[in-house]
Amino acid sequence: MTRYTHQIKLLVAIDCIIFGFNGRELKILLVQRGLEPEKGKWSLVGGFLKPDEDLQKAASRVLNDLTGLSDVYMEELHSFSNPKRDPVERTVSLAYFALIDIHKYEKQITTDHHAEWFDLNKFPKLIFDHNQMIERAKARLQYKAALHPILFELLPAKFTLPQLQNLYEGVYKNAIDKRNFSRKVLSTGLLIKQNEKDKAGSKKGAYYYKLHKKKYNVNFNAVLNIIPNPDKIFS
Amino acid sequence: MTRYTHQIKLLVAIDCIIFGFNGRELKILLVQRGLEPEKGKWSLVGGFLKPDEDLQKAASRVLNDLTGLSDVYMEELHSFSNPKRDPVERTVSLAYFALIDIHKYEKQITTDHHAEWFDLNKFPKLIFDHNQMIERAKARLQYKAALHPILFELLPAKFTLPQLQNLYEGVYKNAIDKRNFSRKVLSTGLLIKQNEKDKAGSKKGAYYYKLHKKKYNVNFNAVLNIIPNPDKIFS
DNA sequence: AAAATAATTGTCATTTTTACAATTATATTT
DNA sequence: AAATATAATTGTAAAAATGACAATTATTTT
Repeated sequence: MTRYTHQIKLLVAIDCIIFGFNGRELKILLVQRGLEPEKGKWSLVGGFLKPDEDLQKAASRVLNDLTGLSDVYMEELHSFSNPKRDPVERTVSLAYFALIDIHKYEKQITTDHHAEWFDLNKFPKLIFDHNQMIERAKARLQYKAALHPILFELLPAKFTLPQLQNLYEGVYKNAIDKRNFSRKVLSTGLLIKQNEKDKAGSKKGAYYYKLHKKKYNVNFNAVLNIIPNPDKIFS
Repeated sequence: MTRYTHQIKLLVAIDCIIFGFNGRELKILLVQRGLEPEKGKWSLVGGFLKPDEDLQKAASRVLNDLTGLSDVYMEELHSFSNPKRDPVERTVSLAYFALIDIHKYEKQITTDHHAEWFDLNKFPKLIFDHNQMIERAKARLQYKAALHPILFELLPAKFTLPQLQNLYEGVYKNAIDKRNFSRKVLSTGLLIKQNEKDKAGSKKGAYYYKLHKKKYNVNFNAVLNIIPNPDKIFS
């Protein structure tokens, strides 16, 4: 039988950068590592590729094991393959980038799996090259969200315009004009205004909106332009 | 010493989708496979990850071995990890996406390495999942080129506006209005008009342009908008 | 000198973007 | 009950970008 000789074999892992949004701040989900080395230190959620799955499946499995969620927005981010990135054994890791509605299990995970939501602007030093992974994920999030309506993946079924704007402002860390923002967002036709108001955040209350699911799915890859002067973000 | 037990080890490979442009058509560079199985069949340029290199280096090495070129535009495209993608042994492959100036070695490679440039619209069936890789690379090229000025990587130092437009029309397979195209491209400030003309393509001759290297490097990630109605491309 | 060929250039209507502030709805306080 | 405080909602005008459209120019060939 044919074999590829004289080639190294190594471990292939996946690590998930999981973003959430609580209505105010952007969060990332981290876990306390359960195995040596670095046991007990904070890290991304990860695991090894199994014999009968591809990487996409492995990433879904890892995320599902932790959160119980399936059908989560997830995309391949980048490979991390420095020969010394894992001191134990040579491992190539594929980083995946996930966006979830934080409300769907804010509670359980914390206790069950030594998992915790951290503020994206203040989280602990992580093992290996996981901090680099997060940096790259943040850059991808900024890039992608400037062009495509992916941030809705972070929101619950009903959300208000001020919440949505908070989210965008959190991602880009700069203020956006309310009038221009609502005009642009509404002009996409992706939002359906509800009659109900969210009275939690203000006296007047803000109207809830829902996503127009059909249009959303169709226009998922469309190039929007919600952020003013997107050039300045990337240059 | 700590080890990750009960995890599978496997081969990690890289495959390069190499694009070129001859002034008229888009091309991809393919090689005749040198090892069993499928020896003699056409495939992408590829190789295995070595002990002391990361994937980026491996991709550069593979490309350099074939073409002699370094400093080539190359980016990670996507992983391909179906458990049965390579019938010999389980192999995860990272596909890389490269853009080169075809003139830099149009001749040598063909003879030296059983390599050949194929028209992007007409090339042979490839081994394994390499056709899928090319499909994804084409999609990435269309996406990226609609937003960023990467197509200049395919052109020689001096090029004409009609050549540039041919390139864009080749990538998107549709005609672009000459007046609007030149206005948009020139408004980027990335092109420097030369006094010399290319008289090969027409009686009148077309002025050569060069890239404004500094602006190009600075604006490399800027979001341009050269293609009319970019939405229609992705939706 | 005329014809053929491809490159180059311009205008106008429409749409999009940006900058900027007043008004409205409601709860709380006086 | 009236005034106040707070945040949500709404509008307008100038500037820039886009898209649709055709005439002119430079050169070689006939």
